[in-house]
Amino acid sequence: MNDINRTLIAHFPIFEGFSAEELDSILKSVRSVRYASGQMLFEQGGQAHSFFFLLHGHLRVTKMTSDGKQIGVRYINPGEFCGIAPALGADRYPATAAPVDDSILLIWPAASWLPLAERVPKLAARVMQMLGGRLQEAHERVIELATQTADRRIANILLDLIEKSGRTDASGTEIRFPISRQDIAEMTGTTLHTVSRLLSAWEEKGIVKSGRRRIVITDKDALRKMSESRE
Amino acid sequence: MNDINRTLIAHFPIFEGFSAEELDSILKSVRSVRYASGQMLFEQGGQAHSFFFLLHGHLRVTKMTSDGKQIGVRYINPGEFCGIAPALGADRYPATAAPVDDSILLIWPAASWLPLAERVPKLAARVMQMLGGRLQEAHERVIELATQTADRRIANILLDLIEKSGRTDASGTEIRFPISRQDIAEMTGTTLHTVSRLLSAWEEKGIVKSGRRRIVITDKDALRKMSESRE
DNA sequence: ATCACTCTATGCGCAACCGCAAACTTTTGA
DNA sequence: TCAAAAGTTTGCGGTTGCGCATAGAGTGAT
Repeated sequence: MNDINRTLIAHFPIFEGFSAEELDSILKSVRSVRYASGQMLFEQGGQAHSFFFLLHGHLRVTKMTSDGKQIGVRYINPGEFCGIAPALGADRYPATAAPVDDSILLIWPAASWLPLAERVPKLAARVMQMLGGRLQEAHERVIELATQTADRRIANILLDLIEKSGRTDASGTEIRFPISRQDIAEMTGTTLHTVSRLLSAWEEKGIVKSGRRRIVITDKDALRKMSESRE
Repeated sequence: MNDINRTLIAHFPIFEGFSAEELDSILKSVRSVRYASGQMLFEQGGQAHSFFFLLHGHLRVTKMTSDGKQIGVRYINPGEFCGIAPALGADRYPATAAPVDDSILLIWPAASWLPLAERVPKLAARVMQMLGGRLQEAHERVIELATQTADRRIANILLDLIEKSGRTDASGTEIRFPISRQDIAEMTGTTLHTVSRLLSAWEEKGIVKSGRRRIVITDKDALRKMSESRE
């Protein structure tokens, strides 16, 4: 009935140090589903019926502003939990999540969180660490937005993206999933115009190469310098 | 040896539904300390030797930017935990905390977190909920900074502050602790000049009354309207 | 193969807001 | 009591980067 093997998840860092029994226990009431780009996992304000773990692909998490615009908050990479509102005692999702890729997820019903956390306290501890990390990141984003200029913020998010979801080859490091100028603009509090202009300028300098929803960083050091000091 | 009574903490919402035994268990290895404004609880990057619970007063949490400026991240009110890096598996504090008030805190040694979380799982769950809430808030700050104008952001933070730390009397709602224009500027990604100008303008309209490190909101509805639509 | 659609590029004007400067007020402390 | 320090107010000029418009290029559907 449940054909999900623990070897599917054992290698992810968040499960490092977990015993076979713990992993099996975690996979007890799980099922796996494939989502295609264009579908939606869950929507902001919707009943938090499930929580998720991303095995393959990439998710985009967005939030609605008070005036109705949808803006990107973060990307989820393989090996991350997502939609863990149930673990936080919330009965509604605080954001919307949608795949930008062909993605494969594990899905647990919300009700299974509490027993799961009791059965495998190590998991609860890890999720708590993950939350702490995300809180950290969010605070750093706040500080960036509050103190840095648009070009630095954009340089920073590109570095972030290739760090977490980059694939490096001879010509540079590419962001593994499709991402538009608009997407970057939203996450950095700028406009697609500014992003477009900057990427063009950086392309001329040989720092990036970019196409339609595709970005390759060819000179990471130059970009890092750009993110740290006025050009 | 340990003269800290559970009635000191029982009334705080985070301990709602806790049994006397659980509360006693929580207070097992705690001590209480009084801090005066001007001192410091812990510093960003310092060894995370303890975690804290604020009984009375107010703390200001700040972070260092990459170029060395100190900027305010949040305020802690009575009834909140603080410096819970140990619970998040971090061995260094990610921010600096200092009282802005005469403040009284409970202090646990870092090492007591794990046994405590095991003894009182309900506490771990509540702390996790709190983290979720803070993550939410941080994301909302990000969105605000990315999409709204300076005046709206300032209106928003004032509403936030009086909501969480306001004392209402006949003439309006006052922020309970001393806060300068500079402090507000840092938290909203503006400058003290902009804040000063706006507060002056709002004072003329009868929306706020403010003095040196003191702010009273006299017309909350007008401020709320200001935070929602262009003036 | 063609059309519709989405994403990208770039120019130009303008407003918001920062940066700097200088004066004023309140509080603290010797 | 007086001086020093900290916080606030206000003016003015200069940039940043947004808003808007328009054109072009790449992609997917029928």
